[in-house]
Amino acid sequence: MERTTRYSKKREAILEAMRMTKSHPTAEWLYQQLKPEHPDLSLGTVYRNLTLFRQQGVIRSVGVVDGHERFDANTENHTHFVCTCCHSVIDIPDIAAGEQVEQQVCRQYGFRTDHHDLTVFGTCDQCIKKEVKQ
Amino acid sequence: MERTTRYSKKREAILEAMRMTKSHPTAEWLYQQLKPEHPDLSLGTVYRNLTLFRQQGVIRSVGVVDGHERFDANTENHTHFVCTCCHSVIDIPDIAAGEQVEQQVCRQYGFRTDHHDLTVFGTCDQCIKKEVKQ
DNA sequence: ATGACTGCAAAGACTTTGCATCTTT
DNA sequence: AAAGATGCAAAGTCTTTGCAGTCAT
Repeated sequence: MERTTRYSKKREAILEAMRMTKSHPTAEWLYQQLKPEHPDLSLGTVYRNLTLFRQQGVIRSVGVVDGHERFDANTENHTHFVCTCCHSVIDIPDIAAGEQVEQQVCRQYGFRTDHHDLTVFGTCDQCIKKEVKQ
Repeated sequence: MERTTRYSKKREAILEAMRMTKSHPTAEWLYQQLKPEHPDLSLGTVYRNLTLFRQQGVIRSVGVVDGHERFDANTENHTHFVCTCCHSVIDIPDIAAGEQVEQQVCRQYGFRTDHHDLTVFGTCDQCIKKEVKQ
């Protein structure tokens, strides 16, 4: 028997918050963000809904940065920059890995591909500025 | 004052095990692997040395897969395939993101880049076979 | 002898989960 | 009324850390 999904105000709010931000939030960030409007929200609910959204393919995990899982409501293949200093995750829309990558993996290895992530690590402009000030 | 590094038999063994395998191991895997030869090894030592190796740039983290951080002794930029079914991490040596990616991020965004990761997610051939058997 | 390295176990940190209650259909 | 969703808090996992003893230099 298939499990059905019902409407919930909190779920809607969590997804909306995901779609409003470009910060690639953590569960904790969403929780803090929504708390004023939903004082009785619990962190467990945020986690449960993020898991649901990911299973539905509505959001995607960008990976774990500094111990916190980061999520993205933009599920199209695009590149991220991760600042290893302040741990911000920034979209790099102009640069892509190329669509042929997945096809090539299919052909050469016989794997079934789902998606791919290109992530560039380094130091963002703001953190570079801070270095100079010290 | 700079902290100096001394020789240690366990450390050598951990690094050797890292370099011997292509499995992109977890700390736990290394611990289990080395336990027969080093019965008094502790998991904490494995974690401490992995952290040291990463700081030294001798190894690199491939990211967290299914809750476990995966490490790679090959620190050159190369592509990985992650099976979302069995969680194996497989090198894809023939396919690369292209070296110009980092340069482009530097120029367009003013970020300082360190390295980049291209990861393809999907189902590996062995897991595809298992699906058929069911 | 000094300071680094380790084992052990406790502590930390993020995430998941059980259960009673509330909400949606 | 039935079944999903939530709050709360406890439990679970992976990882880090404090401390005393051991080892390298």
